[in-house]
Amino acid sequence: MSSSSVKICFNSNCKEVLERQRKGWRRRTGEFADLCDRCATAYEEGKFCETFHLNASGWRCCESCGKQIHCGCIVSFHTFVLLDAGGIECINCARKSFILTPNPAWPPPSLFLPELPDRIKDLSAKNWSPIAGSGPVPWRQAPCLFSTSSQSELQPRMPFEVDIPSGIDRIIASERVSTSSLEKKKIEDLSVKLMNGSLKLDTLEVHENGNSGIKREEQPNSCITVPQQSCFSKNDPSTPNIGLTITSTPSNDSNDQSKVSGTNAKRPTPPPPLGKQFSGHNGVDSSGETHIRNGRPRGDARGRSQLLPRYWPKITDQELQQISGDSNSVITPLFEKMLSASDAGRIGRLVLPKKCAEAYFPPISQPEGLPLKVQDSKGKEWIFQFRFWPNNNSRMYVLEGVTPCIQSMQLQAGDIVTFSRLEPEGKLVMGFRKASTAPPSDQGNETINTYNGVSTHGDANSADPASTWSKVDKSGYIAKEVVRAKSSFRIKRKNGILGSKSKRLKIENEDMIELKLTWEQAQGLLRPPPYHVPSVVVIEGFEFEEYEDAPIVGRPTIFPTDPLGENIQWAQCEDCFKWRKVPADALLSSRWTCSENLWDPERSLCSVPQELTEEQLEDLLPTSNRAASKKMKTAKQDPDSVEALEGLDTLANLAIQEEGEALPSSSQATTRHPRHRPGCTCIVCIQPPSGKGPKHKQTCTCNVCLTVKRRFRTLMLRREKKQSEKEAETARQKQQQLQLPDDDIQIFGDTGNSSPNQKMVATEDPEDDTSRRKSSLSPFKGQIDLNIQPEREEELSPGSDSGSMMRLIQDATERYLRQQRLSSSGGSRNSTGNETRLGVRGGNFSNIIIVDSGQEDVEADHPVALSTNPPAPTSIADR
DNA sequence: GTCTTGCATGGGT
DNA sequence: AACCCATGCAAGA
Repeated sequence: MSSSSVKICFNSNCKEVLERQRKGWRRRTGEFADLCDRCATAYEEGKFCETFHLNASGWRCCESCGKQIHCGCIVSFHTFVLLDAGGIECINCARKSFILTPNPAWPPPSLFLPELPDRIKDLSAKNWSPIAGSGPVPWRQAPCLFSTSSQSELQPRMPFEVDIPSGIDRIIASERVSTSSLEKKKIEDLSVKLMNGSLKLDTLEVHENGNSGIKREEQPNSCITVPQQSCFSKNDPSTPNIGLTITSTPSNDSNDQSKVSGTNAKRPTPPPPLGKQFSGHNGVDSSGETHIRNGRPRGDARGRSQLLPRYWPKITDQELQQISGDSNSVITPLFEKMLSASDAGRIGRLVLPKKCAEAYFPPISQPEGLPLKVQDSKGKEWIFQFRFWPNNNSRMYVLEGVTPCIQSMQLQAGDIVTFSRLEPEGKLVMGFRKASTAPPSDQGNETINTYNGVSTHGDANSADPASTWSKVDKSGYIAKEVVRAKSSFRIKRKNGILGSKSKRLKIENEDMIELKLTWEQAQGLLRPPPYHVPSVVVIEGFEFEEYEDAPIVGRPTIFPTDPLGENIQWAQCEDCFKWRKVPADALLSSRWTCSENLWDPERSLCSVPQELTEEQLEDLLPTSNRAASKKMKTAKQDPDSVEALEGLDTLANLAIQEEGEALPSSSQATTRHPRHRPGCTCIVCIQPPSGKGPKHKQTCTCNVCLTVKRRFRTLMLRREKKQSEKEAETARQKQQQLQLPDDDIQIFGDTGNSSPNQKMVATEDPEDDTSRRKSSLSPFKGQIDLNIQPEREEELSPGSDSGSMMRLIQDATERYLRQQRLSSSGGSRNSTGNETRLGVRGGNFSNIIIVDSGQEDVEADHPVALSTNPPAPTSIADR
């Protein structure tokens, strides 16, 4: 939304151009819907739905006061609660009856967008607000899914007694457990259990700050077939079945949602039990211990939440459809688990993730557990024994007797079983996903989805069988394991392929491809987030561009300068591998294709020949890419390869193939700072990686050298100007005191005639002394040695490479700053040590730090054409 | 001897 | 350091 220059009201029924935008409801992205005055007013007055959704479906009456509430709409989502017995109650009535918790917020944007744990954390930690709901319905309103699954591991399962207060069987936990840990987790427990289907929420107290106390009763059920009233039952035509028909949500919401999930074949990673979100939904406490006890308000339950991401259901629409069959039942994905060797083995025991078991399965208090009826995707019913073993003061939950089912599904280690709940029946449904078709799962690996928000296929919901990213390894490479899980998991009793999440998930050599993507390559893929204007922060007087959002992954492209000096960009189509010319500032997705070539419609089809000849391409392409291009061609003929060569995978795999080949030469793409836009010509972007690239002479006028010089001059000039402005008077006073001669510009380190500050620096800073010696040793004394590598004294000057230039500048700057600090701490009245000024001199440049103890006029002091470059914000990398 | 069961162990998070 | 959980393994059937 922030991209367009002209903003329109977010309300799809309005679309008025925003002269003044006001915040509306919070969207899934975390942003607020920008509304026009009229809509915002309506929203703030709680009349938004009345105004704009009057004719929409979903209006229901509060069971208590009869007030009409628009349900299933994000705008009013938090103004009502869903009642256990069906129906809804407005928030006011709910408050009166102690059901104060509004419906859960939507999962945080992080679940749908590349996101950061912080945001999750942040969101989950936020207190509830009736209007704080964010974003449209992801796929269904399944409050339980948004709940946490945390539950005290120590709490024993309790027997329950039955109570029948309102026609619904109710069981009150007969045993109260009250430990601090239980207290701490109660809300999250509740939220989890709310979705279990066996608990009826009776009363729930939630304080304004989100702390909650709950009185509730629960009902033990030996099989998870407790009829439960779905909050969006198919029997309630007024309520959209958001689960499978997300497009039926009110228009206002669909805007956003369609962007995120509406068009995805794969569902977004379903919201894990995040945050302590719970509602009056007819959820269930699976254990019945924690929260309800004594009906007292419970403490803050906003602690950690969380099913591990690897258990988040990553079920697809198709899978859901398959599970639900022709029925209109709503499928609530609960969790999934990759089968371990043990799980898939003959023992017939499927270890259940503890939190999942406690959250979604009926409570069991005895190790013997309960028989659990589970329906498979074909509709066949299985009965497993759901039980646990005491284990380290905890429990280990298992489903026993799964062998027939596993076999019937022809599952093996590495495959994924999914557990969902069919509503309104409340049936447990067990689905599966073969490893060969499974979307990236965190089980055993971190997927890129959660790593940097961009899937290897450019689609967070992509079903790549096993593309996984691991962390950057010691060698500075990002290693990627492409798990060719297909039929490759072998069950071994010992040293099995599937061990624990990472180490035990060993993969046969032929099944594993290790990606080595150099850091430079990775950097090259990063782009500033589109439409984001960097904020400029000033650190120690230097301005830096800062982007709030993480860089995104863009398509690797080439940034040559055409003969006319114009910056252009060559991008390669993901599909046909042809290179297309696009504007230098074009931001391309990692899966950019010809069809997206908006700049050259004539070449927006893969069938259109490439503009570049092979020869031109050869010249253009960095060595590595060149080879990559060749590989591409090869890959084209290899369907299997092509399959793997998508987006980042492409580069990644190429990098693999490149292994052993020469590192990029001087012609390679430059190191591009992630904060910088394509085409950026800053020193970082144009400079080859350290140690690479050509040597530079003092007279070199290459881009890099010029930029280095210019940057340095600019840096120093600006600093000087700033200082001189601030401290002119002080400096003048000091000058008078010291009665320094006019030509007091001193070579740094020349202690013979220096100011006290100079002496201080010269004598107290060994590093500076070293630097000084370096300078004097350098054959390019008096000039910046563009090849200097400050960190390598013995390799001073001419021989060192251009990669040191950045360091040189950094070094010089640091030295300068250090000098200033010392100056100020050395008794100067000037807190910033601004009497000390740095200048440059010489025909070209000087690495000799010149100290000016008193001149105000920088230009006069340094007639040597200090750059007058516009003081554009200096990128942090420009130092 | 084989299978089942229940718990213990220990690597990983 | 605590917890989770995959797996080992001993005891019993």
